[in-house]
Amino acid sequence: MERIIELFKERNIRVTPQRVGVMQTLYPSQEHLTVEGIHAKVKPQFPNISLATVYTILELFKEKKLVREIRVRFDRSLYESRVDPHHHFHCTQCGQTYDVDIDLCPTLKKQRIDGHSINDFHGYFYGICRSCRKEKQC
Amino acid sequence: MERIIELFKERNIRVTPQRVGVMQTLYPSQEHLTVEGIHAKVKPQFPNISLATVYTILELFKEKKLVREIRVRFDRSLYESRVDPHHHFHCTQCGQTYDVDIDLCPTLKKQRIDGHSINDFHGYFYGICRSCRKEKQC
DNA sequence: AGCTTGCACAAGAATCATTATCATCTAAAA
DNA sequence: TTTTAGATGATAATGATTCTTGTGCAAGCT
Repeated sequence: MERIIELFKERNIRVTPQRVGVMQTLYPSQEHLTVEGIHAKVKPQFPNISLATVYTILELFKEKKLVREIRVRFDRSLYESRVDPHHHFHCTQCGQTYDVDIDLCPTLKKQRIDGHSINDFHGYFYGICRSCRKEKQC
Repeated sequence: MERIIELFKERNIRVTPQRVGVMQTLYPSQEHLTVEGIHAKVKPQFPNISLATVYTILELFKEKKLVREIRVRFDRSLYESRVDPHHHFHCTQCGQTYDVDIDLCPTLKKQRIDGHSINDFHGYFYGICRSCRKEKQC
């Protein structure tokens, strides 16, 4: 809570209860949440909060590098508060998303590829997750 | 044309003029097209073709591994006929998408990460493309 | 070449994520 | 406290994608 307000101030983000509430759903957990999911999580605390507000807040957080939007799923975005470089695995069976902490070696260090200047890189892995694989064996 | 019919037969895809038309917009070019774009391209040849039909056909092609859907842009999907492993660069300025033929080394060869079994991997790069960089310097 | 049959297509409606609008309200600087 | 730029909530709008259904056609079989 204190930490969140600190993060806002550092970035010149006006502190409002709704923004703190949204940030609390993502930080410091390492969950990946949909906008719907975030909305549902803050609803008990702010029964009137609008879905549009959640979208607006997330857009702001994204600009200020407080959260990252990931598009490992084709049908909707997920949000997470981990903003350091890492990648994602998406289970095509259960739909769960996992962090992937692998250094995709030399490429990441490059500033240029084919003359394009790289600002960001994101790797998406698809397959069957460990817990779905276990279930199958039963 | 002949090649496309061959590809269909190999995969037990019933040959229809619309399917051939859609495939011709993507093969053997290396363009990345939106569904709208594909629809616009086949329209002259099939003035009555429905957008829903294009979606259905692309879904089939994807299942049969004739095309790949890429989600380098968050707002809509792109389709391409290159199905061999490669990655994509998206220019955040002009919106253009480029192929990236880089081997993201050891990772790709792995079958497993953190116990998850990997079927597919896709790297997305974001930044300013070479032609946008040139323009800036003028 | 003419049946037959299951699948494909067109048209349009429906759905669902996301964005825009705007009137009201509030955080925080003076 | 007052002021005011900016934030929120309600709701409409947008735009991509999916669903539905009646009609039409590909291709295997006579």
